[in-house]
Amino acid sequence: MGTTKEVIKKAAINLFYKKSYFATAMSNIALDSGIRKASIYHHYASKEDILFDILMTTMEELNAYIDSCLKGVENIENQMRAAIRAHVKFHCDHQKEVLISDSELRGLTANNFKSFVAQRDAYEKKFQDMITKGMDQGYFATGDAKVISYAILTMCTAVAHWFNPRGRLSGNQISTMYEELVVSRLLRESLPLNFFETSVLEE
Amino acid sequence: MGTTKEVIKKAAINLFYKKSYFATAMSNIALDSGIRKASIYHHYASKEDILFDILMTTMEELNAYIDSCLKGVENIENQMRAAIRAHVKFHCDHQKEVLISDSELRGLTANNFKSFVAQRDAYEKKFQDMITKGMDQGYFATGDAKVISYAILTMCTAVAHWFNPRGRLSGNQISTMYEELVVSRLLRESLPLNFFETSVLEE
DNA sequence: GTCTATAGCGAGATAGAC
DNA sequence: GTCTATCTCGCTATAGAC
Repeated sequence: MGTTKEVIKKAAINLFYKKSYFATAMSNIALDSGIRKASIYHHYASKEDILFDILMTTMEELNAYIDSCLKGVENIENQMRAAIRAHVKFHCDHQKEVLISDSELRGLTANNFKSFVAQRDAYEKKFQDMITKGMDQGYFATGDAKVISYAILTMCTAVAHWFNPRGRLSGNQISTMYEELVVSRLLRESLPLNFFETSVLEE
Repeated sequence: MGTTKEVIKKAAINLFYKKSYFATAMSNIALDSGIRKASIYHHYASKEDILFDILMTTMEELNAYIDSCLKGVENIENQMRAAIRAHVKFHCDHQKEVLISDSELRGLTANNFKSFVAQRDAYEKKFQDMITKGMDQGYFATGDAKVISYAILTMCTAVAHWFNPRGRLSGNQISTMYEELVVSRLLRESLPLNFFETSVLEE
């Protein structure tokens, strides 16, 4: 069950996920936590403080998780494989938290928003650097590294939108599928990705 | 400028996008529309009614747009190209509306939710049918059609998250890039997509 | 550390004049 | 069709007893 603070946090995660942050009242969180709403303020300074706690710890855990998964992995293809695998797995295992991270940032005031975005940017940079490096070293097909990294990251993040923990496929199975899907597309022997320069543009 | 109802709708789209649905007050919408909040109720029965109007017309326009883009297109590769292109283009051109469609469904009561999801399911079925057909007819690499269709659709939808109308790339340029990215991956001569059956599963 | 009670405010929606 | 005025409600947060 955990400490009272953990119980409150867990209740908030479920409610923010189900009803959204702004539609969730402190009284809802209190009810699901088995306490009165005034008691929440002993553990958290405000409603936003709960949201910030959820968002920051999720982002920190994600950064720590991918670092641990990349530790000791040597060549760039295997690094990319490990990174995609870690990203998808984490998004299946922390589905509610990452969906909140995706849609409730508008609930943060300026300073908290900055802190969160700094963590998120550091995370995304790891992918962009990996892709750029793979292209520069000739292991990946060349192309617009920014767009490619957006395409890959958003596709993998979106797994959290449709993944069903009680469904046909496990998180490990899906992460295996995405790992192959992304890496097989990026590898040099596949078609070039720099289609853009050779396309007929309409405008 | 349009009718008062259109002005209200446009103000609501901007606010729901910027602040979220639940964080937006009728007084905010009224202020941005240049009227008093009571006047809104002459045009809309409730706040949810505004949200529902935005969501439904967006989904209907999306369905109509893709149908018009697919009209007369014959072979499956070109259909897939046209569909991806249409989807990405629409998500660049109606960025705010589709982001609201992605994150504010929890603001709908049961019946309105059902109506919206019916439209959305009809839309997504077009992609799934196209992918299944392409696989069955041997034009696309085989694989888990459901997961592939999720991967493709979510990747293309997410363009709305990062597209910048005043940025380096136009909507047409991005839709060209995604068209190539998806279709070149699906085509038969590329690597097989049924990696799943041949993977070593951990569980 | 949790409670009851409540302050202080702003929300969605309605009534009825013009 | 828009206005002013207001109803009713529930919100975040605080005070202070235990």
